[in-house]
Amino acid sequence: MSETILIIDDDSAIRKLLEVALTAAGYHPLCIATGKEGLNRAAIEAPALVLLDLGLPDMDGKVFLERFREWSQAPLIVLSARSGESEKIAALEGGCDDYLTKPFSTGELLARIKAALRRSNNTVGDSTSGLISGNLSLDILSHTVMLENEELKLTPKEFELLKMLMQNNGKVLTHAWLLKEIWGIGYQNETHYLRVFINQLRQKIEIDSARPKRIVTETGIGYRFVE
Amino acid sequence: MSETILIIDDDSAIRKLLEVALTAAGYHPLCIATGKEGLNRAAIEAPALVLLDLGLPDMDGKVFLERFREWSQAPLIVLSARSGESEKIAALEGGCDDYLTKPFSTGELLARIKAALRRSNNTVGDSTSGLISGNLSLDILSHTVMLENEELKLTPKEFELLKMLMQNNGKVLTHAWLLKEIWGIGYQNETHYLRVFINQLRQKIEIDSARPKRIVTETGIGYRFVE
DNA sequence: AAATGGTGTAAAGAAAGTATAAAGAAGTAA
DNA sequence: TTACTTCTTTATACTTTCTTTACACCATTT
Repeated sequence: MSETILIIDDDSAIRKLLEVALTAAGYHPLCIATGKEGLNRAAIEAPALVLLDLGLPDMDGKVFLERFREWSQAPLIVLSARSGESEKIAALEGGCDDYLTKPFSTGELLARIKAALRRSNNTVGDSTSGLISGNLSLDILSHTVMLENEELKLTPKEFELLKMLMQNNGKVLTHAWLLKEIWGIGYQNETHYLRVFINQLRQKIEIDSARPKRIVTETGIGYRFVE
Repeated sequence: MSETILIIDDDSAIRKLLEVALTAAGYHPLCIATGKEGLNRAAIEAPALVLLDLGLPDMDGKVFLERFREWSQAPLIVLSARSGESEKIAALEGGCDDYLTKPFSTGELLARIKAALRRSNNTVGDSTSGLISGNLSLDILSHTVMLENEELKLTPKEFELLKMLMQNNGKVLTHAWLLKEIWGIGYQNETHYLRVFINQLRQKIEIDSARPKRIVTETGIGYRFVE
């Protein structure tokens, strides 16, 4: 079960180097030269880990990270020629898991990959962009929801809400948490927002919205998605 | 809920520096000078993250890591004066999550701590979310209680009460303590609340609620959960 | 045997929380 | 502008949960 590692770097020499090293270490490398293509392949291949060069020609590394983290929790290690503290901090805060400056030692990189994978193998998050539950499926990248092969039309907030619920399948999400995640800080007490949006969602995805099977309410706590 | 960070370093200047920086960043640092004491405190305090100096006088950092990883999955960042590749690789393979060479930038360290904590907050590792007793199980995350594979419907207060009892399996919990934990300060004397909720719980989880086997009453003291 | 103190049980009333529809406000695109 | 979508606000009916009350029970004491 060799793990796929996605390499995104515009320098073909480094791509080759990494490909050889990773193959030798027993991984399954996948080399891509551009950020756009990288995002696409990441969504399709669901790699176990991503190596990202920050200096991409077609897309700012920051933007890549942001887009990638919208739906994937896979570990991501940044490789960069820039060794400045502020770049490192920005990347780490932006959602990467480690930061190596070029030139780096292949041995150290492999050790860091191993450490990152070791940790991520205990994580819960899904690494694919699609969430499926019975005849209902949600795809984060294409921003679509299908019910019985019919595409549902959800508003942005409805989509976010359903995404959160499905990503945390089975877990109760508290009112305050959902409000903070979707509406932002300061909305934690506006539980009536949730009520109307949950209701709208139910009208769209439940067979009988008065007797919901998928989005169940935990009175006094929050809501929970069940398969 | 500021997170505890255990700092193990024999250099008091670095301890002080880290303590100040981490406090300023909103964490709760705990400084220790020796490996032996560090292992003890780690077991007692269950820190969210550990910062470990590899050059401890009383214990090899490698040994510390090994012992620590026997029972804890908390992220651990190594701080070391040695920048050699082999040391880094050995530490990363040995179970640490990150490796910084001294002198390090405080900003980068904080960013790496944040990244490590972010990831560890999604892990399943030592999740204490499930409590099981015979054919009765309670899951804190999903806020559900199962009896013989049937999901029970508990109200928030009932759930909290059962959770407290199961978390303190075998121990007697006094009326006042339970009331304070669940209803809050000022309710310590409302023992009649407990009577009705204990009764409701028994109706739901006991075979014969008049002859309870699981929630036993300790007259004049409180209640106790037994397997 | 009656009284006492702690407990169990049922059920009513009060309070809190939830579902739902629908109207107003705000933003967007033709 | 108008038309359109989405978000916010409001109002009301409804459901669940919490609180309160009343009384039965049991063991011990008087």
